[in-house]
Amino acid sequence: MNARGRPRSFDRSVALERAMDVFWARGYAGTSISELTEAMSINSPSLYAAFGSKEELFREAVALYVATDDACTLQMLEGELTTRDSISAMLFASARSCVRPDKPVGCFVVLGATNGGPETDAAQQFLCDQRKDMARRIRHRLERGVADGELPSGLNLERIAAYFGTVIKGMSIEARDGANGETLLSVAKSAMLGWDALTSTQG
Amino acid sequence: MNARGRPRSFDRSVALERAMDVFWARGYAGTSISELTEAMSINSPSLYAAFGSKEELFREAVALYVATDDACTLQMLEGELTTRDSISAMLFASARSCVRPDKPVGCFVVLGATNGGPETDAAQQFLCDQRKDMARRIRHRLERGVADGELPSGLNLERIAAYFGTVIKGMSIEARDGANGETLLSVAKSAMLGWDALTSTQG
DNA sequence: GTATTTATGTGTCGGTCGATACATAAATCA
DNA sequence: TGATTTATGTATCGACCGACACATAAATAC
Repeated sequence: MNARGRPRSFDRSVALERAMDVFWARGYAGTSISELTEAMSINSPSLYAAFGSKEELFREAVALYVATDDACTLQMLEGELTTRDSISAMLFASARSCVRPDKPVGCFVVLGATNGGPETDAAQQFLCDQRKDMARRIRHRLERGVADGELPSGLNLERIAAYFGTVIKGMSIEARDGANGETLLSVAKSAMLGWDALTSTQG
Repeated sequence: MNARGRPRSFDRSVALERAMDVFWARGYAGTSISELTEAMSINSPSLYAAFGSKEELFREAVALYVATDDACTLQMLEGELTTRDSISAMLFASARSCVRPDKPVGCFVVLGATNGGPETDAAQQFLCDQRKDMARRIRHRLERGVADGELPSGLNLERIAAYFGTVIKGMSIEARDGANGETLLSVAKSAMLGWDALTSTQG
């Protein structure tokens, strides 16, 4: 049982990838349908037929980003490294992913919809949820560290996760401001220097 | 020799302050002339007569912000505290200024123009310069620490400044995502835990 | 083949954007 | 007072926004 009617003349996933790059570089509010259709090499009716609306296309683009370009960052938390090495690897991966060649600078989830009019509120909220999910994963990794006996109990894991989340978010802006990969890696390294004090119950 | 003609019927500095709050809350691209004129209680011809254009008004709003709401943050670097205490006080002041009552959340300089179309490039560049100026002031404070003998020579001050600049920038996004003052203060505190290692030549 | 279904390209919708033209109102200077 | 200068309110400019109507083209089902 195949689909009837005229088949789509463009590759949907390729078009989505093009859209992701545009949204990533210019943000939700800063991207117009014209820019999208040009980058996707289609006309606006095809865009609306395939993706519904600008906002739905944005959500799909973010999902694609999280599943591809951003996957390696949070993946660092899933392996068998120690808690400390996991967090460190995540920061380094995040730093590297902020300055990928041939890709927009900075993290799409961090910079994709920071400001705009009321019509961008939904997109902002969507990215905010993604960021909170990131912080949640960091906290879960810390909880695992406590369960494994690597970290003492009684730590305020929420605040430790907030600290590292803050560093990750800051690095994206730093990258947009022109920081090179070397600088970002040194920032990641610097952020880890307080680890022992951060994970002791004395702090 | 007084001014001739009909005098201005509104207080220019009050109007500028209103404009600052709108730009601060919604960003450059997300703020329309309509929102500005409504908040300023004037009509658009008066806005253009008094401020020239949206972009010039934005620049004045940023300058006002830097001179008032943001002044206390960098002012922490100018006093007679030790280098460590200066940086720490700056982070704490930045954390507090991110969640001021009756003010938009986060730092205007960090969040005021992150993304948008090509017509926002000038505003973005302007804020980027402001952020680099902040990093430059931090570095100058560190240089003073070296000159005073508080810090060893041979440190890479640029990278230390980049680290603290990253934390400050990240805190604004954290605040926009809903972090409360207590959380931000704990982030600032966490960011200082690596100070000794960060300012030793072993790192 | 013919009918049906779906996607495409052209053109355009109402709305809003930033920015002004214009005539009028309100002040100072002579 | 009259002449001049400046600011105000109304109304609107062309451009662009996101979204879609419509007729046509291209595929499958029968």
